[in-house]
Amino acid sequence: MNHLPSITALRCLDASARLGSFTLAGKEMHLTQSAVSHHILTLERDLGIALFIRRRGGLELTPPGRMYWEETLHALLLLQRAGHRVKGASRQHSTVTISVPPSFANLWLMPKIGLFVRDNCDITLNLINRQDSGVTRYGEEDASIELSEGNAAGFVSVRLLSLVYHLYGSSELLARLGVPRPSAARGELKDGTLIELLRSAPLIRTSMNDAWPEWLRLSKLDEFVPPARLTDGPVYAQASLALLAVINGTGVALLPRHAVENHLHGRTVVKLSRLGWPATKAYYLQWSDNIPVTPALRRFAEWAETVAESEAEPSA
Amino acid sequence: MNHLPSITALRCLDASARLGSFTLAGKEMHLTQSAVSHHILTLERDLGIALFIRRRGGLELTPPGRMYWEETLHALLLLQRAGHRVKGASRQHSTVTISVPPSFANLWLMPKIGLFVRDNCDITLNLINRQDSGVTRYGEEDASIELSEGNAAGFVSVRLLSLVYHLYGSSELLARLGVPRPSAARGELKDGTLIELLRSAPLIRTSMNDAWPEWLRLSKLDEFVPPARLTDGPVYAQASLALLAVINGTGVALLPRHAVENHLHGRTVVKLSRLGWPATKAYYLQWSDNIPVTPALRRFAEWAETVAESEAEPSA
DNA sequence: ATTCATGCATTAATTATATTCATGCCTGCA
DNA sequence: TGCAGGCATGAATATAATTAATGCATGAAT
Repeated sequence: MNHLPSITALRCLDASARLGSFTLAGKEMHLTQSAVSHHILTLERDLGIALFIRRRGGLELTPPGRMYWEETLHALLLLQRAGHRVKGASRQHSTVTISVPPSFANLWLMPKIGLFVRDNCDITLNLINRQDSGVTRYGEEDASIELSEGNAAGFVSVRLLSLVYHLYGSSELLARLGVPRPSAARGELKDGTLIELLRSAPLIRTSMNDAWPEWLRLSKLDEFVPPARLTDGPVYAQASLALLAVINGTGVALLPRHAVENHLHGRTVVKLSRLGWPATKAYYLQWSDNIPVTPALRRFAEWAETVAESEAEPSA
Repeated sequence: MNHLPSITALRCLDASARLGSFTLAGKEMHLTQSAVSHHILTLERDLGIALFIRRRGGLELTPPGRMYWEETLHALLLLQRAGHRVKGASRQHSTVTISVPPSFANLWLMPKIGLFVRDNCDITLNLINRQDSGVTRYGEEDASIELSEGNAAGFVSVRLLSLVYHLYGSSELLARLGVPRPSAARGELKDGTLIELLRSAPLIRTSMNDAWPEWLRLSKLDEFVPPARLTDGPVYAQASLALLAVINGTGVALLPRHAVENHLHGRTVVKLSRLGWPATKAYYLQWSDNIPVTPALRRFAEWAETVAESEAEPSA
């Protein structure tokens, strides 16, 4: 029984294997890439085998590495379950129901929710998809996630995601208009070409949060853009639809970062200006404050807040 | 997956549960009682339950404590197995055969061997019982444990247990002879009663290592005991038989500590004098040095040496 | 070709954690 | 009583984990 690996090292292994990157694993565990690297290297040294093959653009598990990962993960889950059992003797199985706008669910919540489910196997999580435009009716849900200004009277609010709108366009569109694609380094077009673009390309709007007037004023470009352009052109009900329009080269749009994140690396979508408009609205998890908070909701809220905070750091 | 217990804490739990004592658990793990106590207390604090009921003369697992112990132990064994699998891909299953005197096996080796088997599940350990008086013939065994002076030419020797002979008798015998039992604190009889005892009670001898002459000389009592007494009386081939004779009140005997250890706490057997005779012979693990050492033997020898060292400390 | 950005490795420095030391407290026992 | 054995406690210390500051390699962009 001597010389068993440390729990932290095994959690690093799990995170690295799942995320394919020490850097990301470190972020998930609130550690630095260096710490994860150390842990994996000591594991590899102790075991006498290589767990990962380091490749450009991602790690790959070696066959024995994968085997070791699977078996140790099993053990970790066992430990976790053992802990839950003794603690949960009192804490009975419970349910929490959250109503979520589909766009937020797709782009923010779903990629992260797996860990919550895994770490809280005594909670049944019930997500209700709700149209962004829908009216909030507190019915079956314990809480809802909404795009609002927060601090609504009679509600408790936890901010999950602040929105900063940037200007995005597709590579294809730029090529069609003969505009040189901005370098990843500079991250924006020259002022002249930017103005020209705003006069020629359709300005895609979203119905629930039209960022154009504010953004133009902030970037001191409003005088160059005829007001009529802000009322013409397509309008989409959801950010995800606007994104599709951008990808298809329909025009340029102002979108929050999380909506385009997945498409930035592939360079199908490009940021056209460094200037962002921080919206007053943000996504909040909120619930009525005259109904007692269930333990399950409290745990979900605490988890969501933690995740939100840890995600906000890198941008700071 | 947050806040999993540390591996060390779980090993402390296992050892404490098995041995029923933080002190003994500490010894097994080469830690102090304090460290074990700290670990168990943190576990209990984190889990929010009591794992043990502290009683005089031993710990007792609470029902949830037992459940948690069993489940986490399962996880630990899984981790261990995972480690062995990846390492053991190269290291094939192997066998080591050791010939052992029964007395040593019963009193020293068997109580400790369980941990070796558990921690080296890729080794098949083959123990051969050999009469103490038997001649060592290197046949099927890889190594043998013998009572010798060590450093035999042509052999590699690892000292496992030094012998110090003390005088023991049974409470019953003392009562029969009207001698007051020595207090556990003093641990010896007064000189006068001791001499009287040595003149009246049979002096039990062992055939393979008669300690009487040396012990009497060392304790300066030889002049009080008629030489004839050293040749009369029963002789036993093994320490364990001599011990039985002592327990039955047949007489008093000089025995090494490990032979009587199990009976000291129950006070059926009592140490009668502080003076001990350190025998020149000791139990050695030894093997011929002109045959290459198999990896399995090397691991057994290292384990045995470690255990022997850790056991020797308390007496230092 | 050169420069930059990204991701992992490495070493020393720092911080956190584990462990011990020196106690105290309790209980059974002579 | 006084002693011995066993656990708890809190401060001191040793050990291990983590970071910070780099370096090195590899693609991508200019």
